[in-house]
This record gives sequence, C-alpha cells and structure tokens, in this order.
Amino acid sequence: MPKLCKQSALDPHGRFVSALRTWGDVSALDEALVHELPMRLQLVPAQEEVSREGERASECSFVLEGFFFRHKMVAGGGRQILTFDLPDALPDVRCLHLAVNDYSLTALSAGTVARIPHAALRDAIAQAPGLADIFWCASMREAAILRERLASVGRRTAYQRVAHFFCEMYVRMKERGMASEDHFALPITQNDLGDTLGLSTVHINRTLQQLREDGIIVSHGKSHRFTDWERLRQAGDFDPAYLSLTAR
Amino acid sequence: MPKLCKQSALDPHGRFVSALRTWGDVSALDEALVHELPMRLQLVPAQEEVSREGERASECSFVLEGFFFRHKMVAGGGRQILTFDLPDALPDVRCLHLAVNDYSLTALSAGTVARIPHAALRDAIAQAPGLADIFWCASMREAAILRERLASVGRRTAYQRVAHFFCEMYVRMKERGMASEDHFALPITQNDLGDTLGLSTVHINRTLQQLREDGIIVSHGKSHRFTDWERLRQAGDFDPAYLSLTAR
DNA sequence: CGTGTTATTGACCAACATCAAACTTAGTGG
DNA sequence: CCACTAAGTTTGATGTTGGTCAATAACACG
Repeated sequence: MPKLCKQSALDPHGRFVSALRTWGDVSALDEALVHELPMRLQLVPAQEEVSREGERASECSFVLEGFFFRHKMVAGGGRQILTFDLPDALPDVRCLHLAVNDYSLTALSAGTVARIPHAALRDAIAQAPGLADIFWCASMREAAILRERLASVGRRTAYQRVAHFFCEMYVRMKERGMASEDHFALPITQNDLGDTLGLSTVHINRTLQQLREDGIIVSHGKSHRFTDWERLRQAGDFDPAYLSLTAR
Repeated sequence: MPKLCKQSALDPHGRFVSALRTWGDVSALDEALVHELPMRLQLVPAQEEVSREGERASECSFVLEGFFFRHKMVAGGGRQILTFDLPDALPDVRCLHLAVNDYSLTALSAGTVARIPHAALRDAIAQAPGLADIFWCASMREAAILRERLASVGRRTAYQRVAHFFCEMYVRMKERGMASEDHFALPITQNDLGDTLGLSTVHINRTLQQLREDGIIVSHGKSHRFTDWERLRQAGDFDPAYLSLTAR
C-alpha cells in the first residue's frame, strides 16, 4: 500500500478525466488521449514549492490530493497569495502560453500532484480540440475568481474580505464534496489569510474575532462553521454568480 | 468619409486577423473563417457601457479604436477597475464560458468595437482549433496582468502601485505603437486611477505629486513622460516578465 | 514534556480615507 | 473670442482603518 493516502492509489489518468468532466463534455477521443498522457506522480510535503516564480516550466501540474496555493513575491518580501487550489485543479495549464512562471505553486498541506510535460499536453490538445476547450473553460473560471479577489482587496473592508473569502471557499469546497451543509475545514493560517486578502496577520486575527462575536462564524482551529449562510453572505457582499460556468 | 476616425474605415475582419497575429500563428483556414464572422460595428461614446455586470451576454467585443475598461461594483457603491483595454483587445472572449458577465465593459474615451455573436465564434473555433489556441493565449496574458495587479493592490504601497501601473501601461502601449521612447498619453482621470489601484482620488493626487517631485514622471494633463525608465521601473517594483508569452 | 508554530493581546503609529472647498481646465454655446 | 459650465485637480483639516512591534498564551507534534 502506498503510504500517503488511499487516493494516491487511484490512477491519475482516471482522476484527470473525471476532473475534466466537471468542466465540460469529454469525448471518447479526449479520454483516450488523456490516458496516453505521461504523468509523473509527485508527493509534496507541506510548504514545499512545486514550481517557482521566474522559472521556465516544462510541466503542468494536476492536483490529486491536498491543498495548494499560488503566490507572488513583491519588493521588500511581501507575499501575495493569488488563489488556493483544491484537488482536481489544474494550477498551471496557463503556463503553456506564458514564457515564464509568474507565480509559485506551493503545497499548503502535504499532497500529491501529477506532472504532465507541456509537449505531451500540447500534442493531445492538437489532436483533440475539445480538451483545449475544457482547459480554457477551467482557466476562465479561475480568472473570474481572481477578478473577484481583486475587487475584494481593492474595494472591500477587512470584515467583508474575510467573510467573502469564507463564502467562496465554502462554495468551492462544497462543489468538490469537501464541505457539509454549514461546515468546512481549511488548513490555512491567519498569516496565509492575510497574505491572501492584503491584510496583516494581526488584523486578520481581530477581524475573525469580530466575525465570531457577531455570531457569523464559529471556528475551532482550522475548522469553520456558520449558522446562517444568508448573514455570512451579506457580511461578505458575496454573490456566487462569478463561480458559474455556462450550461451548454 | 466616416466621421469618427480613419481607422474605422479599415475593415474589422482585417484588423481582427492582424490582432490575432500578434498573439500567435494564423493559418489560412483561420483567416478564412475570421472573414466569415459576422461583425457588427458599434460606435461607443465616452463613458458608455458596452456590456454590463450581471447580464448574460450573447456577443463578444473586439476593440477597434479607443480605450475601454472593465470594472466590477461592490456593496456600498465602490468600483474596482480590473483592466484597461487598448485597440486590438478582445475584452470578453472569456464570456464564451461564463454563465453571466462578471464585469462591465465601458468606453473610457469614445471608441469603436466590433461585436461578434457567440454562436458564430464558437462555430469558427470548432472548425479551426488554432483560433481557440490564440484566444486562450490572449486570455492567459490578460490573467497574468490581473495577477500582477492583485499583487500590487494587496501588497504594494500607493507610490509603488502608481509607478507600477505607469510601467505596465507604457509597455503595453509601446507594443501597440501607442507610445514613444519616453512618453505616452493615457486618457484616464485620477478618480479612475484610484478605482484601479484601490486608492482614493485624493491619495492618488498626492502620490502623483510625490512622483513628480521625485522627478520620476512629468505629466501634462493626460500626457505622461518619464526621464529615467530604470528609476520608474524600480519605483514601481516592475518586472515585465509577466507580460511575455511563449515564443513558440 | 519540550519546542516550534500559530493565535492572541496591547500599545502605538502610519498610510490612506473622508469631507469640503477652491482652483484649473476643457468644452460649449452665443 | 468670451463667458459659462461641468469635469477634473488640488489643498487643508481631520478621522479611521489597518499596520507594526513586541510580548504572551495556546496548541500541535515528536
């Protein structure tokens, strides 16, 4: 038995196909080509980088298990976390088109990724345009998430940002079966949260206390519960529309 | 002669093809298909919306002339400008995949767009996957710009943000032939700049004064000049890598 | 149990926001 | 060409959100 986790026993190609299905229709050809893709499994310890900002990448990653995040560094050591990636994510298909990684990909908790050479992916896409369509679709939603985050960081208060972030992660985890009705567990420190929302750790801490006082969330460690979705939603000025893709 | 400008005399299909060429190789088939695309020219007065957040769109836009911008509104009337679009931009190909517009597209100055029905575009893509590739490529760069903006708004000082923004717009305008060696004209108010960088108008004003005092920029109205690119670049913590696409 | 990471507190401070008014500039119509 | 207007810029005064620093308390893990 592999040591890490039951899921790593699952064949990555199968997982890949089922991930693609959540984004669009996968034809028999698409599926056959995916099964031909070379995939190199990589166990990533918590906090270890999978790829680094500034490097030229030759492989894409597919998240099999664990939480990952992407970030950029700015002058003076500041860190901006761009987004968190859940299992089934393709954190860097985009790198097929950019010269150099413009962000780093790091494991938040220990996890597994499958690495796929660019060349192989490009070949597959060339043969099955439907695949490109699905990738595009996935990256479009990712961009929508990014736009919403920009609006948060640029124009929302700390209180709203935190509530909004919880709403978003809840919805995203729910759709992957990683959350129950009113509860989800995010292995993220207050420091990470700050670097995600453009706030200091201390201020995140105080904002969380405020949210708890107001009875909007209840947290025990990494585990978060809310009693009233509607109140959380309003507190965060959250409208899930940006997360929906076209039903074609 | 059309009244608006010489360029509007140019056929939009030709313009579209040449815009695509700046992103990637355009095959003869691609070109032929583009020429079949129905395009509806639309003159847009300054400040008029082309498409609105929350609406379901059925057409994409292609910018022929003028400056456009995209923005989101947040609770309480705050506005976050996401990005500025120059001529040749495709501000919303992404909408092919999202259920609902998650931002509005507005003319900054009077301009012209060509509107292309989604259905037609989807057909063309289905027949010529190379087109999809180019669109994808364009939207990947756009996403890179967004990520960099998020890093700015989240983790850079006002002074850095403004300088960084000037660097980016300079580079982007330069590559479209809209800027000379040390000079570019951006028809953007201080208020717009604030809504782009997550700052108040007043603070933008004071930051600009600072940049002028420091001799980093010289502005006359909408027209901006810098004397020392290197200093501007450093002031803005700007590294143009995120703007480059793969040389394939 | 110790040890290192994360959370929490308090005191203090700075960046940036808000408000309101004055000043400039660019357009517009006469 | 000038007066008039509206939009944009600039300024000052003042307020607030959120940052920084530094210490302590709580955990989590081996």
